[in-house]
Amino acid sequence: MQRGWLYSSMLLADGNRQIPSLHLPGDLAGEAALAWAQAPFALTAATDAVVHVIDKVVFRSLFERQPRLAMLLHALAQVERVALSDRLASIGRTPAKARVATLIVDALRRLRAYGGQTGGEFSLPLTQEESGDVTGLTAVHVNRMMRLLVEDGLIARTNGCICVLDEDRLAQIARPIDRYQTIDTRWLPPAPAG
Amino acid sequence: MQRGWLYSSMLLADGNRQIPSLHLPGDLAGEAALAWAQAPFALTAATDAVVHVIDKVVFRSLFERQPRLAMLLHALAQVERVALSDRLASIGRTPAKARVATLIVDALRRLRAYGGQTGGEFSLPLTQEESGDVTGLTAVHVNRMMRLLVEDGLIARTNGCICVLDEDRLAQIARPIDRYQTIDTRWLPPAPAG
DNA sequence: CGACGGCTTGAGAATACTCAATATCGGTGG
DNA sequence: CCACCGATATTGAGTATTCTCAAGCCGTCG
Repeated sequence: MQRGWLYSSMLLADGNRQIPSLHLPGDLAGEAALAWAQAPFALTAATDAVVHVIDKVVFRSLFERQPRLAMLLHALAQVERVALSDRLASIGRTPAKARVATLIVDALRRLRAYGGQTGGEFSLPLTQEESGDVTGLTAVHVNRMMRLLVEDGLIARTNGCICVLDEDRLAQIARPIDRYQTIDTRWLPPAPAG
Repeated sequence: MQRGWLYSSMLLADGNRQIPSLHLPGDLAGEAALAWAQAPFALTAATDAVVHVIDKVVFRSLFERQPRLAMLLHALAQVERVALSDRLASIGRTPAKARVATLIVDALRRLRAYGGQTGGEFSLPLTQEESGDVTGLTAVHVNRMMRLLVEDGLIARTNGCICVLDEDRLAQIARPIDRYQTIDTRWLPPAPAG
């Protein structure tokens, strides 16, 4: 996708909803649909968005003609698996304040990674209900946690925009996972010239 | 892997642990390590286990020479992504009793899928501490929830073995996720003869 | 202006956690 | 064979976190 925010979501029988992942510009969204005839998640646009649609058949020819690209694609899937596991740890093993902090730091850093973002201020186009579905909290509790983060001087808020004031401290609250995330491509064949 | 139980785990800075996935016979474990020089998770054997080790370089030649297999591998990665998302929904949006029920039903059904399991009785070789790290609960609370499931007549326990007495009702408590999980392989090229 | 959706705040209830004591089990050494 | 040990399991009591319900607020859109 190229611009805007999407998210995938799944509905539980009791009406609860979980948002397993946010899709920001530069991401490949909805790839999980590859393996199923019916998409396993709903995809929702949180803002106006510009996406590029890829047909399943394109994947097939990519695997047949571009093995190196296919490998990279597969490696990317592993990266996303680890990202999902991180989120799992966040929801399963950290308190509410940390989860909200995680949501904010993650979004900021991913916006930066794509290149469009430089400072600490960005628009978070999710309702608190949606933020709760990401973090496994209720909207009310998301609200309270954000207020705490503001009171701590870690972030500032003005209608939908979030300004991260102390990213280090926020990140420290957010995700205390130790990991050495060096991407390893040495097992891949050399890139073609050019 | 061929026999036994493994699990991957990640350690948080505060000493907490999360187990993002269990690996049962027939699974491909540790594939997430493909993209990193240092494995993102620890892999622990919960029982004696027999595994077959695959070198990263083998993946490379597989992608170059067996595009169809590579596609299936990639599709499998998507299946696991959905499985992780399901677990996320379980931890983020269901109460403790449901999470423990999910752990049990999931394990049983996966053991069946590989072919080795037929009845409702199986050995759960995890301590309650480990079960808690899977479900995002404390060991003490896992214990209480299991007792509730026993009192409800859904399972029976005898030192490490679990007998599922009413799988339908257990599954209903466990995972109220509606999904049509039809595997779609129509976008793949036809299988080679034989 | 009024209606609506989302945000904010408070109070009380439910869920899950912590701490602590006891029980059980498998193994180990006398 | 028996006593002991460490690790795990079980149970209780009190606490903390998060949820639910409810009310009021705020900005937007008609």
